[in-house]
Amino acid sequence: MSRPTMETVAERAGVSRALVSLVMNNSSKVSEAKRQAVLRAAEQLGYRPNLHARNLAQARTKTLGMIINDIHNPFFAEVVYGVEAAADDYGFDVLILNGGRDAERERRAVETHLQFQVEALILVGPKLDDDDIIRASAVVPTVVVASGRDNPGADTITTDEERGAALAVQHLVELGHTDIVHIDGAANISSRARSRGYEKAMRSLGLEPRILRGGDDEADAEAAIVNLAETDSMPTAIFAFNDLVAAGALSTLEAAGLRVPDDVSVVGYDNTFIAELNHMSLTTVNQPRHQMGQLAIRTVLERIEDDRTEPTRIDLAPTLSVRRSTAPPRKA
Amino acid sequence: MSRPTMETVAERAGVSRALVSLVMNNSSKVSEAKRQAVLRAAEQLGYRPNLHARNLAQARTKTLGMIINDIHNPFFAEVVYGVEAAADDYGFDVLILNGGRDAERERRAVETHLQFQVEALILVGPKLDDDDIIRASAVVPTVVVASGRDNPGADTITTDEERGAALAVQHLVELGHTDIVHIDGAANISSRARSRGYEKAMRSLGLEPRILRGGDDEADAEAAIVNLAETDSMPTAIFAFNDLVAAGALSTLEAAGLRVPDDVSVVGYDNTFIAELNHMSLTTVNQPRHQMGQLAIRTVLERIEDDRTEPTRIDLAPTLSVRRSTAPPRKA
DNA sequence: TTGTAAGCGTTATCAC
DNA sequence: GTGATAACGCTTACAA
Repeated sequence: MSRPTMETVAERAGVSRALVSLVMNNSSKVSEAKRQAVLRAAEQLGYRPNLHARNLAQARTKTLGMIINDIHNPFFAEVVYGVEAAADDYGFDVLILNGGRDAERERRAVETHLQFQVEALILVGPKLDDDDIIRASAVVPTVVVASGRDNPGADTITTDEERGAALAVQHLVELGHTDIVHIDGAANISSRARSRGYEKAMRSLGLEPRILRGGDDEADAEAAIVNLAETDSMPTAIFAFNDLVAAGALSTLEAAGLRVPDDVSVVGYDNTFIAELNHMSLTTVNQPRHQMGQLAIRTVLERIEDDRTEPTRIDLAPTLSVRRSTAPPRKA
Repeated sequence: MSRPTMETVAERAGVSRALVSLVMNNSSKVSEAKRQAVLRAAEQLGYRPNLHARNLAQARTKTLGMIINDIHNPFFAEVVYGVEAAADDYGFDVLILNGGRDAERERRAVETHLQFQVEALILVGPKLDDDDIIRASAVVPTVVVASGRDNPGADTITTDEERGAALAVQHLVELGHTDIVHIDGAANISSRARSRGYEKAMRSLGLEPRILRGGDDEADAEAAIVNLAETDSMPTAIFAFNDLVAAGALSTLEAAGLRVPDDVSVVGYDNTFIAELNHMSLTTVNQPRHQMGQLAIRTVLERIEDDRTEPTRIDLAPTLSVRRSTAPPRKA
């Protein structure tokens, strides 16, 4: 009834357990005859190695633990693909646990991964605080992806988000805009850097920044814009914290009878597939997600295999994807 | 250097290894004094149980393996949350592997999960063929979520997609449409059922079905509609295979100077957050994804704990989410 | 090239 | 209550 083990295979093939092990790990020092016999026996029995036993016997697990802030968020999916592709190349399995936008859940996920003896932790857009990350990285190599802040003890793969925001501002200014409002990400982890980038860029161009409190979804954008319409003047361009907020801006503006980009230009951030949708066609700041994923793997591998111990930080360059939500202002 | 084990903790606490085990599994038959001593020692050493050792020693792993067709697809995320919530309730860990829209990758993922000795397999929108599923379900309880076809040997949690398509048609007909085109999902797994539902509903209402070959993304919709415009007449309503195809229809129609819903109504399928975006506001067929996830867990648990052996199939009822992409035809 | 045997970190079954 | 001791399924010297 229970699953066949090496023992079973060994008996069937008329060899010792150790020999079966050698065959399974395709050692070169096994005679072709026995190898065939073992493989045949394994095949017939439907033998499947027990990873727990293997991991216990060996020092290592060849397994990496990844925690994704929110599996809903399409931004992270691309990072995952990058991570998986690279991990494949190096023969590592990647176990995914969903953080569910909740620090407590993430903490439990870290714990689960550690109990599984993963060789490294890859945290994608984590909600964890510094202490959590310090604690984790004291146990296994840890790399944080897509969270601009400094992560003590851990490696960091991110993009320069101040620069990303500056790209957005530059683009709008080049089009002729001077009255550009930023709807920020409120408590979101990347919000600070993006706002700062916006503000610096505006000032360095001699323009007055205007920052509205936003958030990370459509409703937040709506609230911000309604508030803007009531208490202040409508700008000719809006730079939103992310694509979803930009999407909210789009519909709120249109509901108010304003055309995008004719009356108001809108720029998003993240280049998620929302921005790509033809019907939205959002100009947005792009982060090289796939590459970020790959670098995450490379980085932890340097710790695992080459035992680097100094924390590393890689700041990739964001780029701007120009689409149809931006245009010169009505009258320059 | 290496991580502390029960042995280490036992020494430190001045007890036997077995006693530590009892404490860790909070057995009632341990004196309070020793319990405290053990816990303190574990705390100080940063002891963490080794799941591989535990899983090896015990018969079971309390772990479930989930494979997601494509982590990009927001439709699946919701299912994942349902699965996780229910699994939590029953004290199971859920390991996620990404199928990457590729049958071969999924096959490897199944293999990995089996080697990890998961107690059940949850396949969300799998690309695997019948044989793969038969093979898997011969080894562990397997439940297939969100794939309408019959899955021999496995349990199935799905919605009645024929019915979903019929809901879309009914809605359009009630609005007054008679000329309704369906853009299908081509080779996609759910395409057959949805097309069939559309066709039956049309015929039963005395209307002539027109089915265009589509696919599962925006470009497919564009191709279908351009083709339609060139070789045939434009209908007053389009029922698309899914939301993304519907989104493609939206932009292609508007690019052609047609207004939605004034000139053409559009209905999607899946109620992903694309449909929810205010700016898209797609009428679409909804599947109770969270509930599907929960039922998946319940179903496999019946096999694991109550050892049911007969395959089960649950067909949930889809519903229609009416938004702003549908309206009565121009002149009824 | 093959087999023997020890050990990986737990749990579980006994005695004490 | 507590502590030996034998599994669990595999890898890995070391012998043969």
